[in-house]
Amino acid sequence: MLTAKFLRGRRRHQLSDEEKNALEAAIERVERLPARRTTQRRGERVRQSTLLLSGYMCRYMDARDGFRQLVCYHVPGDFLDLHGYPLQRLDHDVATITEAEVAYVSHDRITQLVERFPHLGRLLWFATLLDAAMHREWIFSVGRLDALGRIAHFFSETRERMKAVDLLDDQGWFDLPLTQQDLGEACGLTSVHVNRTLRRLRDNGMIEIAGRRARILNVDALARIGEFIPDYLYLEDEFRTP
Amino acid sequence: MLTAKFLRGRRRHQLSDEEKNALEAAIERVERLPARRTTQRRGERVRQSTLLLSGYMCRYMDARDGFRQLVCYHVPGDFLDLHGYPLQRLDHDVATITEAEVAYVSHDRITQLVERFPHLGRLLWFATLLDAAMHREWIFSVGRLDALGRIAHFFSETRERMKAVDLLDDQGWFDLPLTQQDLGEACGLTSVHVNRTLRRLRDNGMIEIAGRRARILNVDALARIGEFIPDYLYLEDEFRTP
DNA sequence: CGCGATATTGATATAGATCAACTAATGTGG
DNA sequence: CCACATTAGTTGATCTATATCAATATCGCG
Repeated sequence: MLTAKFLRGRRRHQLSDEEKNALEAAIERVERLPARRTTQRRGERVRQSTLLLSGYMCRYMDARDGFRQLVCYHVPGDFLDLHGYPLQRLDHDVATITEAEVAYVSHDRITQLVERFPHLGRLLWFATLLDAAMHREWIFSVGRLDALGRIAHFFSETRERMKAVDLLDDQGWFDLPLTQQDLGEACGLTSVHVNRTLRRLRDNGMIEIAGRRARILNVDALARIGEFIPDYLYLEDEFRTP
Repeated sequence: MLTAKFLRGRRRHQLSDEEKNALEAAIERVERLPARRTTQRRGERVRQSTLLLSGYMCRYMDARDGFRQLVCYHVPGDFLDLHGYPLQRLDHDVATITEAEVAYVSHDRITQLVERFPHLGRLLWFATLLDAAMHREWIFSVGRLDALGRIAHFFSETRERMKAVDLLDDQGWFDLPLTQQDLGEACGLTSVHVNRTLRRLRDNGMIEIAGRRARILNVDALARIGEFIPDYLYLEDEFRTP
């Protein structure tokens, strides 16, 4: 099931098998994208939505001075431009970070799905609002936390999101193929400062980084530093009746 | 029509009169709220959504150190917790800034509306994604712009949003009942620095502030300082056929 | 009129940026 | 598989925007 990761952590229990199959069947094609490639530009008309199957992607906005700010990054299972369905065009660019595998669903198909299964429509709506909730949390992080807090928040959130799509191994390791530059663009910091901040977190035994993987050694302490309260990911709702 | 301001700037042309009337009829009651009152707490179950009719409201998150970060502020016409409909609970607090007049629509009614008029459902979905688009723009603003840019961005956006709901007078004045403290909480700055930054903008002839009103004297120059590109408000779509 | 909230201004401190090397890793073509 | 090129990471020195602290001025309201 290409949509399995998407449905994890997104109230899948609320869907009937018929709805799940209809969603899966809406996928039109799968494609492999190279790393570091901008796939959509701000302002472009969007006629299909992209489900990320493997790899990391991001959405960003350019500043006049040549720097850019990530507004969201995406892990497998994210429907990264589903908001383009109601919005019809995007207000930001979309790019791969690593090589990525994606699946496309045309907007026409989504319209059919939503009209036939209003309930599934509400789940898709919910999925786009998860992104909005993450945006809010980022505003908080970038607006109110210092460098240590922002990076701690980033790691806490990423671990939680990877766990939700079953991409944590039994030692707690997860892929983190971002450069320190990328991290800086996400957190509103320079790569130099990211470097120093990461070292502090490593020296304090908070995190471990090796190759392009990372793990958090003290989940609670890191969450405290990053003021990370995971309710905004709406994960526990998985276990609640509708 | 209580929903008139809401529909302005939200692709109202895509709605039939029947749909507009159904939306208007869904409003259950109107209430007046005092200034500076928190109306909803993070984590609370939401069973109705709030349409702001007059006044300013905001959504915010508290940091451990006692400071708070606004994640969004709302002008009349905003459906400020419509995202609570798919999400079922909120991940932030909601408060009035000024005295405010609000109208409520229960979630049950929204479900009825959406199932009867899928098209109206898509418009409501669109409305929640406008907030997400504003969130992204704020991440950009707070993450990449300096104090002058952030305040300039804030004023540019506010003017544009007030204009969209017809709350600019013919001299360009609009209500701006925020304290410098509020502005700081929105932009991730201290009130002291907001004060100095506002003075720079005033001294440069960019903005004028009097009483609890403001106007922008040089719209283009201010937009340049704030790197404000209004496409993310999706206003011009008003004039486009669906 | 007087009091609390808000705005203003100045002096000083500091987190993070900037600039500038240098080192380590990763990748690539022969 | 090595040699070299490129990219990413590391470290130090200095600079600057903004925070912090503190005092005063002004506004709006009962």
